[in-house]
Amino acid sequence: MTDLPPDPWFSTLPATRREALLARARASTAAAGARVYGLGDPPDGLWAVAGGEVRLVSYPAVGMESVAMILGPGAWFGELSVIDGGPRPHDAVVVKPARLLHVGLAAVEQVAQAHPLLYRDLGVLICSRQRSALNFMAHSIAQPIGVRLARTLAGAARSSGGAELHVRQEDLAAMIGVSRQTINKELKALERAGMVQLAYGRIVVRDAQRLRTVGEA
Amino acid sequence: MTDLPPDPWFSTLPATRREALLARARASTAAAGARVYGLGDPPDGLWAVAGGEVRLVSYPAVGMESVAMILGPGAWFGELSVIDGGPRPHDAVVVKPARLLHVGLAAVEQVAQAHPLLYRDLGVLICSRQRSALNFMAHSIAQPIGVRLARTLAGAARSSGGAELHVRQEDLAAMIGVSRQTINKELKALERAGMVQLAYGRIVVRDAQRLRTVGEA
DNA sequence: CGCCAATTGTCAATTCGGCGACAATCTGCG
DNA sequence: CGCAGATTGTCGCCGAATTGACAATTGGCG
Repeated sequence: MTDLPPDPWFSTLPATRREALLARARASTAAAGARVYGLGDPPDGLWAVAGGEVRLVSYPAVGMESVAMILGPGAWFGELSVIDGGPRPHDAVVVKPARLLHVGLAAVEQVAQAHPLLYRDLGVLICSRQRSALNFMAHSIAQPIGVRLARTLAGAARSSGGAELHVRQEDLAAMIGVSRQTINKELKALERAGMVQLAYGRIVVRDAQRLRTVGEA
Repeated sequence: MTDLPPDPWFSTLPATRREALLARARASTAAAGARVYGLGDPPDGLWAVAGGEVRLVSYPAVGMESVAMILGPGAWFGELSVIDGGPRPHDAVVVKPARLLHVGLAAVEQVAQAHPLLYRDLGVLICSRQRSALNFMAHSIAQPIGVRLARTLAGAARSSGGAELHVRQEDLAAMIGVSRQTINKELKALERAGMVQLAYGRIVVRDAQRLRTVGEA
C-alpha cells in the first residue's frame, strides 16, 4: 500500500487503530506551493506526509512569514481542528513535492465511533505539539539568539532524524523571528565552534549534543 | 458542595461527565506561594481553581521567570500530563490564597473508563491551550511590543471574564518577555489612547475591541 | 559551458529595547 | 497618622538587532 515512514507518534498507536486509520486514508500527490489547507478553513480531517515536505506557517503581518513547524515523511498533522472542530490555526503548504495521506473528517469520526480511544491518541499527538510550544515559549523568551538558534537546530535534527537539514538561513530566520543577517552571524559562530557546517541551502549538524547545551550555566 | 465558577471549557461538558469529575474531586486550600506541582513531576491528576489564583510558570534561566498562564476561578489545568502521562511541563504555583479541586489520576482513569469520551473533552481543553500558544507564537514573533502587549491584555481580559486585571506591570513584563520599563512605556501609550486605565497593581481594560486590533494594516 | 536566479557573506547607519538609577506614588499596618 | 515596603513613572547610556545595500558564491538549466 502506501508505505508510511516510521513516526514517533504513529508507531506507538495500537495496531487496530493504526490500521483503521490507514484503511480509510486516501493517497494523493501535491506539487510544491500547493496549499493543503488554509488559516480559518473548517476542519476537513487528518493528514500525513508520506513523502516530500509540508510546512505549517503563519503570516503575522503582510510580507512576513512565521514557520511554526516543518513536517517530513511520517508526520501526521491537522489534529487540532479535528479534535475541537474549530477553524485551522494556520496554513499548511507543500514546500517539496509531496505524497500525502488524507483521512476525511467523516472517516475519522467513523474510526472514533469504533475505537473511542482514538481521541486519546489524538490527545497524545497534540500534547507533543503543546510540549514543544511550551518549550519554545519558555526557552525563547529573553534568551540570546545564539541559544535559540542552537536549540532550534538540535530539535530539527532530531525530529527529521538526519544530521543534514535542508533549510535556507532565511527559513531559520522566519522560525526564530529574527533577520537573516543575524542568523548568518550566529550560524558562523556555531560553525567556528565546530557544531555545524554550512553549505548552500543546507546545514549539517556535527554535534547535536553540544548544540543542545549551548548557553547553559 | 464546592461551587465552581463558570468556565468556557467546563461548562460545555456534557452534564454526565461534568458530574462524574466533580463527584471524584476533592477540595483543598492552599496558601500563597504553595506549589501545586513542579516541573518534571509525574502526573498526579487534574486540578481546578475554585477561588484565588494559580500561575503556570517556567524559569528559562536562573533568576528569570516566564509566566505561561494566569488561572482564575473556574479554570482547569494539569490536563497535559494526564493525557500523555509525561512529566509536568512547568511549575504551578499559588499566587493568591486558593481553593482547589483535585481529581486524582486514578479517579480520572475511572471516569474515562466509564465515559471514554472524556479523552475527547480533555483533548478539547488542550486544544484551546494550543490555540493560544500558536496565536502567541505567530503574533509575538517580530511584532512590535505594543502590539503584543495589547493582544495579551485583550486575551487576559477575555479569559478572566472581567475588565479589571489584577496584574503588576512586572508580571506583564514576565509574560511578554521584555523589561518592566518598556511595558510601562507601552502601557502609558495605550492609556493615552484611552484603551486601558492604569492603577496601582491593577489595569482596567476600557476598550478590548480596539486593543485586539492594534497594529493591523 | 555559460548564464541567471537563488542564496550566502559582510558592512555601515539607525532604531529599539535592556539596564541601572532614582523619584513619585500607593497600600498595608502598627 | 506616619512609616516601610511595594509598585509605578521616567531618564540616559549602551549594546544588540534591523534595515538597506552590495559583493561573493552556488546550483540549475538552456
